[in-house]
Amino acid sequence: MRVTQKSIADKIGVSVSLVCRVLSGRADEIGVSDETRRKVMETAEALGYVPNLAAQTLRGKPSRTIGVVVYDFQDSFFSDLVGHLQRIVHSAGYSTVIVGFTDREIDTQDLSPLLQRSLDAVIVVGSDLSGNVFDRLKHVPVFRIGIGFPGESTICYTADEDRAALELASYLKERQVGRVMCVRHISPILERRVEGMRRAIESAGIKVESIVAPKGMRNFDAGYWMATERLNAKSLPDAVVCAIDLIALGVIHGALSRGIQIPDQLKVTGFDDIAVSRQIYPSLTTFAQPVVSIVERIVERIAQSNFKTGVEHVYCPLVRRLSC
Amino acid sequence: MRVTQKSIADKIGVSVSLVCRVLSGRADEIGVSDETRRKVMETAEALGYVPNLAAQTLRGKPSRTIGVVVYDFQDSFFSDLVGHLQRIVHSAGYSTVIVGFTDREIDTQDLSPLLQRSLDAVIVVGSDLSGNVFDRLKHVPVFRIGIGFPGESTICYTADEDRAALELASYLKERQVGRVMCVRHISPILERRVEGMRRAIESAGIKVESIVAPKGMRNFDAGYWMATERLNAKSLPDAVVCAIDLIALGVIHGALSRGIQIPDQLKVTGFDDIAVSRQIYPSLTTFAQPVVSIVERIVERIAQSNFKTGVEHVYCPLVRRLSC
DNA sequence: CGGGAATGCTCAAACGTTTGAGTTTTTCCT
DNA sequence: AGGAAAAACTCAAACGTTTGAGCATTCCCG
Repeated sequence: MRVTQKSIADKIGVSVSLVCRVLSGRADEIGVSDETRRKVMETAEALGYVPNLAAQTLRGKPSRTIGVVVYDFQDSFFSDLVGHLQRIVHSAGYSTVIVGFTDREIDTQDLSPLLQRSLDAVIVVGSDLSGNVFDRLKHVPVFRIGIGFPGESTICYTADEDRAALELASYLKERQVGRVMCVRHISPILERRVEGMRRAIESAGIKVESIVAPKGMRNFDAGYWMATERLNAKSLPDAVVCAIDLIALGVIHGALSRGIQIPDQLKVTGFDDIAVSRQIYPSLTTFAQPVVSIVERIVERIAQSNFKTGVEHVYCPLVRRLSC
Repeated sequence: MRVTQKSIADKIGVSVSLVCRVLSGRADEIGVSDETRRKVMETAEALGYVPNLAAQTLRGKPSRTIGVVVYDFQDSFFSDLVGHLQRIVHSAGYSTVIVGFTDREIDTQDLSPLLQRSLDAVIVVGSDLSGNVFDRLKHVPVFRIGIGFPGESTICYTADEDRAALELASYLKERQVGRVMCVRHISPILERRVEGMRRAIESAGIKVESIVAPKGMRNFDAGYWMATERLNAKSLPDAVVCAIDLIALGVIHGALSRGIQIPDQLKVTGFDDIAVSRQIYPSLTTFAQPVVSIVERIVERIAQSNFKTGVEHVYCPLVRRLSC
């Protein structure tokens, strides 16, 4: 049999309410003798009492549970992020219920694990989500990591891409890069990021060429495809600029496998700074999304019930490594 | 206000019990007119009714929730695995509550997110866990991915390391490898795996040398440290054999950064086949843990409530890539 | 047309915790 | 010693869903 407050109450001959007040620390508000309090505590410990979350949340207590919606779990950026999120959330005394999906049928996604629970908040990671998802989550505060669409009433943390683009442009200039290539049409969000980079780099007087990736190609494969199929060995660009690290990894792999030297013959940059980026050789120059501090800030705000909506742009510092 | 069965019942003027029976599909067991059934369904849809999981599980319904304990979320093997697990579990109609930790204070770990819920099962991933954890989880069936300790009453899926070791030995022989190095004392489980490999390789007549990694060094770093600090450029071994891919990635990075050619001057092998292993260049030869099929089998067994304890050894095929 | 079965529905308790309101016991002051 | 206040404790309802038991109403058959 499960140990409940009733087990404890019966054992020491008091009422359940008293046990509850002692265990939930509300013993000061109403008089409880030290003697009783001690007995309750000891018996709870002895019997191995664990509160029943279902009963608590049914009664209206916050569940200390955070829902997480992840766009693509296969992508290292997201799995890294969820790992951090997991850790931070847990050490703040919350637990998570995660819903992840890999395909693009987002509006029809089954969010029931989230909807059926009483959640303190939901964190949505990855941005190719239409408003439909947010409509279905409107009974709970939604935090978003990635790009938010105007008009959404979410709390959004997004990379300061404009600033990163400027920094990238001046860095390439400094490295005396004259011709750059990039991959387009991976996804609407990345398209936007690439477009920003393109503009900044062009403004710095560097020539930019775009390659359009075949529809439906996954990130790493798109980079690999570009490096192997679309890079002319005789007239290589000076650098390939990628919207995310995973594409850059594909480019690097493809280039190396063709015997192209990195960074001597070809420089490569990414965005995100996933764990692998510093593990590969040559390690990847990229912009570090400060996921840890973003998640920490979100959890802090959840703890304070500070749900003021709005978009916050976060600075992603350039991490200079070997690939550029 | 939240939409409950009562909202629906009130709206169409019937009792809550009737609404419940219709919504939970138990309408056939007891008479419900088609007319009423239709009205209930329609109103539920119209009001956007979502069942309250807390109330259901309080009443004793299975929660369709699986607890997950992960040893180290930073490790790509685990985060890859959790990604797959997430996907498979979700598509089988379950959701997950994950507890992850990064340090080794395992016995004192806070498992309350798991204990406070009614779970259908718990999956424990990563194996440096003492019996204490399993004692605390004894009210629920526990599946384990990794090495189980004798005497545990868990259901354990573990890599068939003996077979892999033999396959590795004969592969190295075939590649005419004469001298091998490996890293030891990363963790008890990996120690065991390395020891198995060592024996098999020696039995095949190949010389094996072990390097003991400094205490507390993380996987990638241990590999990197070995390649940079402990590999004598003048008398390189023919191959470095690693207990997991992450160490191998460190070795490769370290070796390449010293100008050592892979696989020409030094061959490297791993174990696990994490996603990165095929993304790096040169891609890593390794043994593929069939995580997807393991997780599928576990979820299937949970769905069938088949909780027969025991250990199952799973075959990990050798994936031949460029690093060896 | 009377009696039993089948049909369609309602009642009420239960799950474990929380909490406002109520009751009993002790304490303290005059 | 009397009485009010303070302290210690109990009652009972509520959260939303489920379910065994029970109550009407209709139907069928001899």
